[in-house]
Amino acid sequence: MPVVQKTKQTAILCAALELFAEKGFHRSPISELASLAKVGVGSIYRYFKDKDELIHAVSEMVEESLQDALTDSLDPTLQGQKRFIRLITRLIEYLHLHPLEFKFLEQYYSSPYGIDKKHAKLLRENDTDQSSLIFDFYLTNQGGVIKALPLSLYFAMTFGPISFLLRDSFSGFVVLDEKLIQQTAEACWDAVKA
Amino acid sequence: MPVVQKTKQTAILCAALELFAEKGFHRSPISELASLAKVGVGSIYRYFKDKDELIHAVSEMVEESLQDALTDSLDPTLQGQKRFIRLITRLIEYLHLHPLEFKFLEQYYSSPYGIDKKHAKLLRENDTDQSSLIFDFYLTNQGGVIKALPLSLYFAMTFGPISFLLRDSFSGFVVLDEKLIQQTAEACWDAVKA
DNA sequence: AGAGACTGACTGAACGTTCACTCAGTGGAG
DNA sequence: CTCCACTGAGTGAACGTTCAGTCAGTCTCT
Repeated sequence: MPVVQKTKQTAILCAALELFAEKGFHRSPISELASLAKVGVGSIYRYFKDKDELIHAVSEMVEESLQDALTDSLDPTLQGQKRFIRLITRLIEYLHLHPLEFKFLEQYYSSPYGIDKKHAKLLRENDTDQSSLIFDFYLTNQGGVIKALPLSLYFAMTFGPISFLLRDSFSGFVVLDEKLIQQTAEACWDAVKA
Repeated sequence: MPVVQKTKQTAILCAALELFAEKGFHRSPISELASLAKVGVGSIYRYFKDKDELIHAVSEMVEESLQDALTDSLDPTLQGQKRFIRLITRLIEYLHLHPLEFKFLEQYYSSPYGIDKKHAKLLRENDTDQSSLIFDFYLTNQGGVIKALPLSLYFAMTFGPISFLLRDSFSGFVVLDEKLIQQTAEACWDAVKA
């Protein structure tokens, strides 16, 4: 019954995303998760070894959607500043439209789960093709349009502000309209441009 | 016996900072905290109503130290770009030298504890004098040396990158040396300068 | 000064709650 | 009937919090 299985597994993943994003990992009891997914508690353990594995599975689902959304909305011929601004803008817009995904990722990457995953990723860095468009932009630096900085600093100057701004937006401290998104993308560009 | 009391309360606060920073709030049992502070479990509840109050108390202690350190190390006559770069540099250096404080604050401000506190702070904003030097710099913008941006974006462009970079540093993804600190401060400046 | 009464900071075993996880049982498909 | 996906009451561990009891130190009375 691959169809039914798929449906149930997906239901669990979606319920997990919702609960984790809203309540945090440790305030999301499996029992509550089960009833939200309309599934018995035991079924969760049919599809996922334990809660940790479920958390990692949610992160993979979320990252895939995000990467797809970015790829779909990007004109591949854009280069330089325009490409950068477009990437950042789309990233903010996507996360702003998907609060659950943002809150989940925030939590994931500031927890041991995400840190372990990042470690594992770095070890594979040489072998695998990189699927992140922003990562690519920084690595290639076509035409030397950006300063020569350590990769970590590029990431810090991009994801750092975005993360802070979205957190403020979802906490109700700021209204994230089109203008503010534009200002943010431009400030990020100013921070790294040559 | 105010002296003895003070010592015990401080011991609890320091042990709490250490445990919370290293294990997170919900993996720091009161029992472990008590033995680290060399104190009976019950004594913790003599000084703090519950675990939540203890967490807030730690945050106040940490923020006070940080603010003091920044104030002490700043030449008050410095203005404009130099003042900004110095502030950012000192902030990074302080947090880099104080991993426990950084990890605690990170966790605190991405949890309901810190968000509630921020809300409360915003409501008081008009009344109180602001004690944060960076806050002051942005608010006054003396001589129009920085772009006109919403306050939230200034903060995002400052604390966002710093937070990301320090996280990478403590996770072992990057070596935070003097040069990298300088590059970070300059990138932050480029992001907000007029 | 000395004895006895008193105080309250301090302790940790015990309690109730919450949680991740298990497994005996159920029901539907073949 | 057999098989197996599925269920949820049950289990034990871990946690925050409580409170009856201890005892060093202080005060009062003789």
